Amino acid sequence: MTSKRGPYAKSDVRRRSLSAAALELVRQKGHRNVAITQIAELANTSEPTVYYHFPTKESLLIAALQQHDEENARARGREAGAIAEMGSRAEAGVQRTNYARLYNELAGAAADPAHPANEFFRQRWARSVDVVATDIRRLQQSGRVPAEVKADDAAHLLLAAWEGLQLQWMQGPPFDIRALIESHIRALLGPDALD
Amino acid sequence: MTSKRGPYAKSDVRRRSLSAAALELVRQKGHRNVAITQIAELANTSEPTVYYHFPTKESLLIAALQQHDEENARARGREAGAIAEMGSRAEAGVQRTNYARLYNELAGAAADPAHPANEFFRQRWARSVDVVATDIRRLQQSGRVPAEVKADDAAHLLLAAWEGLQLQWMQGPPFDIRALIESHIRALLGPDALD
DNA sequence: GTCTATAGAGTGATAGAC
DNA sequence: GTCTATCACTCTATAGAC
Repeated sequence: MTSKRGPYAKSDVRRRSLSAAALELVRQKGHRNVAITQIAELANTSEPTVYYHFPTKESLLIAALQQHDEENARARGREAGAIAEMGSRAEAGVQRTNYARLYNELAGAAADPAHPANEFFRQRWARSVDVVATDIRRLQQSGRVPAEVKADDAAHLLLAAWEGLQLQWMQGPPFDIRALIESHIRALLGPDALD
Repeated sequence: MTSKRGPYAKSDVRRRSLSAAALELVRQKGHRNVAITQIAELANTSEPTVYYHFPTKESLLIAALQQHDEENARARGREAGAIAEMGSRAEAGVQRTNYARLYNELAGAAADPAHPANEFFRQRWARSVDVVATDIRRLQQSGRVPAEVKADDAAHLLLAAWEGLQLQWMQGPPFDIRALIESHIRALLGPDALD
């Protein structure tokens, strides 16, 4: 029986520097225009090393999405005001087109439970719904959203429309995504939700 | 100077039989488990013939999506009652999982304007918004939806949430997508919209 | 002394240059 | 229409952490 030793400490460091390099290059050039060799170069290592740590390019790109989420979570701290920020965040998100294209493509592919990004998106979605629903309940307690609104259902609908609109914005002719999302919030949560 | 002859009539027939075969196999097995050779076989032709008519597997899959839309358009005739059917159609759509997975993956990838499916999804979205907005105006004329509702904005939001919910439904634990969509319709269009 | 981590050299597939 | 560059990815061998 062979006893496994497990990864060394440097393995984690290497993985992080690779996903950071991948995210950086995806933002600059778009994931279809980034070669593994370039990611390896930016992380000061070689192509086979990338493939030692990540089985496929796709899995490295998934790690880059996680990296992006972690950066945002650190930058934002505890998330109150998720509702108030939805409009501006959608507007900002849609301008980071290269990142958003990667997100959209993987989100679509991840609808297959066998896809390696499925787990990532499941958890991400559950967390997002929770954050938004919590914010809705906070607004209900302060009286700015009617008590009869079902917080979980509303959070689900707000986020679904939010993602759907971002996808559509990128596919077609531009429209005022921020205004649309804010009118959506008022329609679902009442006129005072954004005051 | 070589005179171009243009496609024969049978070329169009062949393309249709290939996209129909592709759609059939995608529904049965999922697009990741379908080889071009199998599509060729079902359409009683050879793999090189497929690649003569379609440059890549992806382009054939896009044609399969178009085929699906055409079938539905024929089956439904003129679309009144688009709003009333949204819930049940989402429920049905999400059960055709193999088709829906192909749709989601291509829709995500098509967010890139350089993607070959971009034009298809642009047109599809414009048409969908138009159909739903027209139905909303119809409901406004019959007095079941308040006149102050902006039909185009509401159509945009309803469809965005509709697509977003289907994607989420496939990614994660199941929820009552039909009930959620119908409550969304009532929130945006008023309580009588589904009567 | 092992087992992890690394990179050199190469595969087949494919897209663009000439 | 052929040649070439580049892509994602792999094989194999060694350098080095434990």
